[in-house]
Amino acid sequence: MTNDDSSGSRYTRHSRDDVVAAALAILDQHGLPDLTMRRLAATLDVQPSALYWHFANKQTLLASVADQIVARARPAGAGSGWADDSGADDAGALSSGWADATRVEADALRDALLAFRDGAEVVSSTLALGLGAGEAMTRLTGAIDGGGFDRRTSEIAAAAVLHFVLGHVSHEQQRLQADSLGVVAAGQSADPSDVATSARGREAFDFGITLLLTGLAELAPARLSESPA
Amino acid sequence: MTNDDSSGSRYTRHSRDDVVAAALAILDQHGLPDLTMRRLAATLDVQPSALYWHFANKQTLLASVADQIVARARPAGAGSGWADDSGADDAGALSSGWADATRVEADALRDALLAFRDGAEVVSSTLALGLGAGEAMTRLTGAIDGGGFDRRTSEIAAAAVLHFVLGHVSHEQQRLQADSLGVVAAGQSADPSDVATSARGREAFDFGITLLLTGLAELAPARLSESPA
DNA sequence: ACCTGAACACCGTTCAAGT
DNA sequence: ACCTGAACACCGTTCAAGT
Repeated sequence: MTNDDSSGSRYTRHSRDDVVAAALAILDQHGLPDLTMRRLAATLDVQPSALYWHFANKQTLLASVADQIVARARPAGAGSGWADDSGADDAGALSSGWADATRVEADALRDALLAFRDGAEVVSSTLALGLGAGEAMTRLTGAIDGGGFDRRTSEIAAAAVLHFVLGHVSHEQQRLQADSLGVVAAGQSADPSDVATSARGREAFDFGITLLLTGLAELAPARLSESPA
Repeated sequence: MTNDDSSGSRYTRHSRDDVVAAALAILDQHGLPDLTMRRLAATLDVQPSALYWHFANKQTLLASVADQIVARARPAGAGSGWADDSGADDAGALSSGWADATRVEADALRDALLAFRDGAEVVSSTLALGLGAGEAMTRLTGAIDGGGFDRRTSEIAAAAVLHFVLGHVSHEQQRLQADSLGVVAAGQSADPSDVATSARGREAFDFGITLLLTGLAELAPARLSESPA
C-alpha cells in the first residue's frame, strides 16, 4: 500500500517509508515504550545499526511517525481545496463558517491521534521540530483564517487550539493505558468524574473547543461576511 | 531545609523527601533525559537498588517530583484561605472575580512549570495518576467555581485550562532546549513567528487563557454576584 | 544504496543478604 | 529502616567494513 514496490531483489531492502510504516505498526500494537530501535530493526529483519542509514536518530524517526499520524487527519475529501461554500449549512450553536471549519479540523485531529496508541504523545514530542504538528498548525490556522482575523491572531489562536487538543487527547490516552494496567493513585482510582474518561472524553473535548471558538468570536469580531447581527 | 534532621548516624541515610529533592535538582540542572535512577542514586551516594526501598518504580518517583513542582505554584500568600475581597480591584478587560482568580492560578502554574527544566513534561506524564496535576486541577476548579457555575462545568473548564497550560508550556520548554541544541527542522529554524518563542510565549499564553475565560463567561452566564450589566 | 558485526556506554528493576 | 552486591534483560548510537 504505502511502498511503491521498489526493485526486484528477493530479500527486501527497505526504504525510509518501510521503516516508518513498521514503526507505526509497533506503536499501534504495543505502544510508545515498546517502539525501540532494536525492536523496530527486528521486525524488519535487520540489524539496529541499519536504521541509522535511513534516519539520523530516533527523534527524527519519531518526527516522521508523527507526520504520518497527523496526515491521516485529512477529513475524507481531497487534499488541498474544499468544495465551494455550498448554499445553506445547518447552523449549530456557533455557526460561522470558520468556526465550523476549525471544529472539523480539531475533531479530525483528535480522531487521528486516537487512532494510534500514544499518538498524542508522539506528536507532542515533535512539536518543536516543526514536522507532524506543523501540518496540524497549518490546517488549523487556515480554518481560523477564514474568519478574516489578522494573521497573527489566527496563528496564536490555532496554537491554543492545538495545545488544548494535544493536552486533552494525551490525557485520554494516558487514562486508557492506566486503566488497562490498573495503575491509579489511591482514592482516585477509576475516577468516573475524570474528564478523560472515555464516556466524558468526547464531551469535555467538545466543550473545550467551544470555549476557545466562542472566546475568539467574542474577542476579535472581525468583519465577517456572514451573520450581520 | 526540607528534611527534619533525622537520626544522628554519620553517613546520611536518606528519606523519601531527600530523594525527591535530589531528583528535582537533577531535573533542573540537567533535564528529564538525565534524570535516571542510576544517576540519581549516584548523587545520593547510594546504589540504584536503594531507591526502590523509597519508591516502587520510576513513575512513582516522577509523580512525587511533579507534586513538588505544582506545589510551588501557590501564589505567594497563605495555604488555604485568601484574604477577604479587598475593596476595589483595577479591572482588566474581563474582570469578574472568578476570571481574575483563574488567571492568577494559571499564571502561577505556568511560572511553576517554567521554574524547572522539562517541568511541563514531567507534570503531564503524571496527569493520569492523579497526583501533581491533581492539585492543579483542584486549584483551577476552585477558582472557576467562584463564578457560580455548576460543578461539572467548572471541572470540565478547569481541565480545558489545564490542558492548554500544559500543552503551551511543554511547547515553550521544547523550544528552549531545541534552540540551545540548534536542532530544528530545515526551513523552520529559529522561526520567530513560533508562538512558543520566549518573546511571544507570554503573549500567546495570555491570549489562550483569555479565549477560554471569555468563552466560559459567554457560554455559561451564571448568576454572578458582581457585574450587573 | 543499503546493510552487517562488533563494540561503547548506558538503562530500569529484582532480590537475597547485610546492619 | 535503609542499604549493598550482583545479576537480568534490555537501551541508543557509532563506525569500519561488506555487497
